[in-house]
Amino acid sequence: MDESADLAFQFEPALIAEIEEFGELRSFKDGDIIMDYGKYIRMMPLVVKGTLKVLKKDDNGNEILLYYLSSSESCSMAYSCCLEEKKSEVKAIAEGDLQLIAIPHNKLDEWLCKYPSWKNYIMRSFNERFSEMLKSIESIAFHKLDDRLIAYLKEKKRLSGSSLIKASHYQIADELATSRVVISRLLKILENNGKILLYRNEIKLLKAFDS
Amino acid sequence: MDESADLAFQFEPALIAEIEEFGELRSFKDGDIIMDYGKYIRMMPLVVKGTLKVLKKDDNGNEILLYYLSSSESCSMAYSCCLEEKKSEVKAIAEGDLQLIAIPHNKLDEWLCKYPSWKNYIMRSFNERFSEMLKSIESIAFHKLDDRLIAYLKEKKRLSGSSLIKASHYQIADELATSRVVISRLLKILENNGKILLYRNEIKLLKAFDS
DNA sequence: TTTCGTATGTAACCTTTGTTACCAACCAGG
DNA sequence: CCTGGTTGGTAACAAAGGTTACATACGAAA
Repeated sequence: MDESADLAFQFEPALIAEIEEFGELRSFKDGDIIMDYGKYIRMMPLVVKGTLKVLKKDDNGNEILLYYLSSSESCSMAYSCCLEEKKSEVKAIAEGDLQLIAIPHNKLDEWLCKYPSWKNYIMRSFNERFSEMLKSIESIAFHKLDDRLIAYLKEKKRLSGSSLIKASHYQIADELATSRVVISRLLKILENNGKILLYRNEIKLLKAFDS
Repeated sequence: MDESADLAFQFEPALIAEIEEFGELRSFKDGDIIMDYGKYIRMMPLVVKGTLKVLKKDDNGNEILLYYLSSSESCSMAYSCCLEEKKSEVKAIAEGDLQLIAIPHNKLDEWLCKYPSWKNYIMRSFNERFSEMLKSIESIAFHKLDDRLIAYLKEKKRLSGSSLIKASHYQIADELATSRVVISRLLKILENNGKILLYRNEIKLLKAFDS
């Protein structure tokens, strides 16, 4: 399992051996669902390659983006769900090609006391997820949609490493929990201000975008 | 330390003995600040009596209510902060009289492996906090202010056990991250609909309120 | 009782966002 | 090349919420 090489620097050798023994490497394609609302979670995903998108839905079916998980990150919400045998409150979808190691839930608990590096990793993970959630709340509560849209595009750029964002106005509207017309309107303003260029299913971020 | 009696049913005896030995019982009055932005956290609060209010502030000084902690709950954000020696991203304020047990951070870690009941408590705590945050996001992202106001008043009633809410329109506006005028407007509508009665610094929830 | 600070009521207006409707552009499959 | 489904552009309007301004009411302290 060469893919775990990235993790080598933060885990002790014995733990890596256990991860290789008990972890299951799985591959997903764009749009594949890794976790879903109301489903029990029996393993914790540890992202090896690609990006995982975590969403929250309300009673009326509206969905909103919570955060992304990328390489060597993991979903601590899954973790605590596993230990408590609870149903998921969120949905996780592969964004592009994705590889992850699925850690069975009985090992999670065992390793916590056995390997300090695992415990630290889990705690750091909890902390990062709390931070992401707080950022999300801050964004929704205090920032206007145009700012949130810009932040969204920047995040997409960071994750993909490309300033050509592949997404329809529809998808963006969904993830920001608004309507397509509103997103089209705001994008058009950004284009008129020379920050971006609009194509079908693609948005090109120009140099002026970052300022 | 009689106040820890409530905790007896979920912790094993040896752990309770340790909590009594190393935990420090502290009392606070309304408005006292238990955690603050950017401050290091060296102990984890375990609420014994009263209610603790957890807030998040953005760069421009706007604050918004995240959730309340009440009896036998604890702030898992403080927990992971402790272990990682990080600064707080939130503020915690006493709402009315408050008693808590401060657990020193070195014990947190030690007990995690020593006492299964402690580990379970901590994990349950993480889970509950994630749920609260998700509820908060759902509320802000999908619900209009009038619904959020009603939910806010209900929560206040639940926590205080009284249908007479003591708060100024100002405070409510702060916690919902809006302006006083807007809250006054919405409250007046609720009063006109026979759901509540308005007094200075007080709001009486009528029977019709719950429907 | 007077006075002052705080709390509330209300109107008028503005901005942001949501909604509906319709059209045009694009693209894949026949 | 036609055709139907998806995507994006735009206008017109509605609704929610934010802002400003000012009046009034209350209650504690002098």
